[in-house]
Amino acid sequence: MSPSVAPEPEGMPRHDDRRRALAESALRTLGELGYARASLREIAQNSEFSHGVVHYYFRDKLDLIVYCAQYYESMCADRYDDLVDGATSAEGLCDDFASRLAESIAQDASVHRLWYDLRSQSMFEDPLREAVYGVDRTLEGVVWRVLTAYAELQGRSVAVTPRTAYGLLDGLFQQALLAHLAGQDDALERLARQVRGLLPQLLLVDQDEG
Amino acid sequence: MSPSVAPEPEGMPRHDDRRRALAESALRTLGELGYARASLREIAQNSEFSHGVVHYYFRDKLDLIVYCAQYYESMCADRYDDLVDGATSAEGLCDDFASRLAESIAQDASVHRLWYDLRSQSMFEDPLREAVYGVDRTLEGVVWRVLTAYAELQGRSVAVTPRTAYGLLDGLFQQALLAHLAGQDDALERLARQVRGLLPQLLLVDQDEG
DNA sequence: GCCATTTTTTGACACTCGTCAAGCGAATCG
DNA sequence: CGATTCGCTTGACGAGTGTCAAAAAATGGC
Repeated sequence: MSPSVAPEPEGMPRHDDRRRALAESALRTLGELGYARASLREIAQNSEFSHGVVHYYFRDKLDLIVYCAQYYESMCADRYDDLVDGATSAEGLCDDFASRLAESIAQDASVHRLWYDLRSQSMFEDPLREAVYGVDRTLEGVVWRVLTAYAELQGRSVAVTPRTAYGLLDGLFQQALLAHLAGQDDALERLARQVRGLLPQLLLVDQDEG
Repeated sequence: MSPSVAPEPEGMPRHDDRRRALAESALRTLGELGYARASLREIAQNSEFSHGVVHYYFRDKLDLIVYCAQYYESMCADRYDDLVDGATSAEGLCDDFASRLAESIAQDASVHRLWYDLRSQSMFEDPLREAVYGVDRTLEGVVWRVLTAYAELQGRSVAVTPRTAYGLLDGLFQQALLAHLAGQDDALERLARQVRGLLPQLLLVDQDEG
């Protein structure tokens, strides 16, 4: 009877609004300080609430962090769909994808470094593992959607698995993020160049080969 | 004089031995708990010393962490040189390299996850940035040495920059480490397969092309 | 064997953390 | 209008942290 914990559709819109608002504040603070040094007090202080309210909407700190990860996941889920839909040529899609990856670092570097922080934490804390896994698979899907669209525009097929494609791109992305945060100005254009060079390599040289 | 284990001939052999011993204990504890939850007391407890001794040999916690990073760096520096030296065929080198990367995860997963943890932390804490940068460039050099040897055995040349090669491989490695720690049994052989597929792609199709 | 120096232990300090209980204003409802 | 929940604030508790000073032990030269 008590619609307390998870009343998604109609139940308590207020409750979920607050959770989202807290998650946004938390993402800001976490992105600035990192997982290790972002306390609940600091998170609440950067919001319009006091520090006790967190335990009213979240069971504990990890519950909040996991919620933040899922919120971040929902942000990334369809971030590149417009690129795919509006693509006219393979080379154009490749360029746009490379550019937007770089833009994403320029605009949201803090959120991205938080993501890598949380993923590292998930190697030590089991409760985080599941949430991180979900984000990873979502991002893998995003990359895969771009890549298959790119392949189709080329009239060729993809030569690697979704996981491999994501792993390769993620490695370059993380490297670029690190360099960008270290103040290397050419980090972003280098990333774009790397991606433009990588994408063609991920396709089979001819349509009928295995 | 005292023929200690250390390669440091003069200066203060005792002092540096203790620093190394503490760094090894710290690496064990840090690899188990992560940067955020590994306290100096816990680190000292896993060593043969008490918790106060850390501040006798290190200025503060960050000083110890940085020293650990450099110690880790020295461990990795020539880890794959024997592969390069003993390689007879390109395909053999490729296979050996892929296998050893997988073995490295199987045997030293804790140290590797600590490395990714520290690298993430370096995006938030400036004092770590420099040390992480050094390790990154060292690993880049290790990868590059293998790759150029592989190219030479093929009679071809490398098509990517050292940075790109390292970024790509690191992405796959990190992904495999994450999957391995999550209990996916096929993570390591998948990594080996990915690497065997990637290396040939990093070479120019023909010797004289640009 | 004694003294000076180095090395190690111990205990404490100031601080921050997550968590929770108690209280309070406002809204809801019978 | 009074009672009762809800939303949120406040203040406190205990545990844990990095750091350091003082004591204690070990070391080495004379």
